[in-house]
Amino acid sequence: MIQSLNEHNREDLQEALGKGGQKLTPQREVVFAVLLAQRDHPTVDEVFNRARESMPGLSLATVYNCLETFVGCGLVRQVNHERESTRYCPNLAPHAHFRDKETGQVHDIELPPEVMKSLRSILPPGFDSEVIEISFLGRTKANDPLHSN
Amino acid sequence: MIQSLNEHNREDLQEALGKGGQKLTPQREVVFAVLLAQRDHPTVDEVFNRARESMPGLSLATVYNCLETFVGCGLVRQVNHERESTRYCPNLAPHAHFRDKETGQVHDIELPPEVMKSLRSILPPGFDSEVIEISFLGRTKANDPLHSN
DNA sequence: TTAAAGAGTTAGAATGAGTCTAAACTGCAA
DNA sequence: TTGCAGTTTAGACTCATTCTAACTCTTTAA
Repeated sequence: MIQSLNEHNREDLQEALGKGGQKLTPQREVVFAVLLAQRDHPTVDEVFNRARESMPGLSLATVYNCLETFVGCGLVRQVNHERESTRYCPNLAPHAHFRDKETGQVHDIELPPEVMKSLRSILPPGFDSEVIEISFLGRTKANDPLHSN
Repeated sequence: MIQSLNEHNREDLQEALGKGGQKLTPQREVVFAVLLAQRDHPTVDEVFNRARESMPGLSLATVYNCLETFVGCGLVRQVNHERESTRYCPNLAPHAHFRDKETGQVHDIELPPEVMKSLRSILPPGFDSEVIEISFLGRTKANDPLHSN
């Protein structure tokens, strides 16, 4: 069982929430701690189960609410693959997602600025994009622990 | 009302279905014709409603079945944006999708081979990708009719 | 020409992720 | 201390999709 934030992370959370006009609550703290503790792109259900270990009364609706709030404040990203359950990711650096066909695991893939640039360059004039989502589907041969997040 | 394929398209459909061990049926023909007639990335429901104009007895389940068959035979691609209804696209050339935040419309964006290559190059060793999905979210300023598919 | 088999279609029931609602709770401010 | 705005909660609800079982159609085999 994990589930308490160090000062640094708590301050970050509080600040980001504040900017979005939201408050730091015990539930939000626990949910955020869950996301930071295990960066494996959990589903809402997975977050719920992990968070309940340290806060048994927590409700599923609250987990949905917390995650939505975090997305609104730019603290986490939603990750969708086809129509599977939405997953959540606290990695704010620009990155793509690689989904292992066999294990279902999702891995972050760093996105160098020049690749972002070449992607933006394919948009015809008049197309103005705020968000670019890139996802790979395939297999990972070596189960390289360095890239298992 | 649209809904009959010219010889050429019917032959293509029949051939692709055959390769996947599937047959050409009247329902599949109508559903495929709907996809070709209006390349606006319709949802299953939209396909269903359009197809029923020429085949009133058609059932929703069949539309789901047909589209699944087409995807299996490589005839159409599924397009997912967040958790909205899946949309279908008969454009087989490599392309990304641009979703207009305001209208919800989906536009195809051509993907030059060098961009595909630079994307593949960001995968660390051991990551082997079969499918890459790229989607932009944003606004289209000029409603340029050349790019409205 | 019938019979059996196999594929495809159909309507409606079931599933399940996500959203909504209304009541209860919390913390701060008058 | 009362009020109230924001938050949490349980459970009902929605709706895209999947499942099921019956039915139809076509093909093959006797």
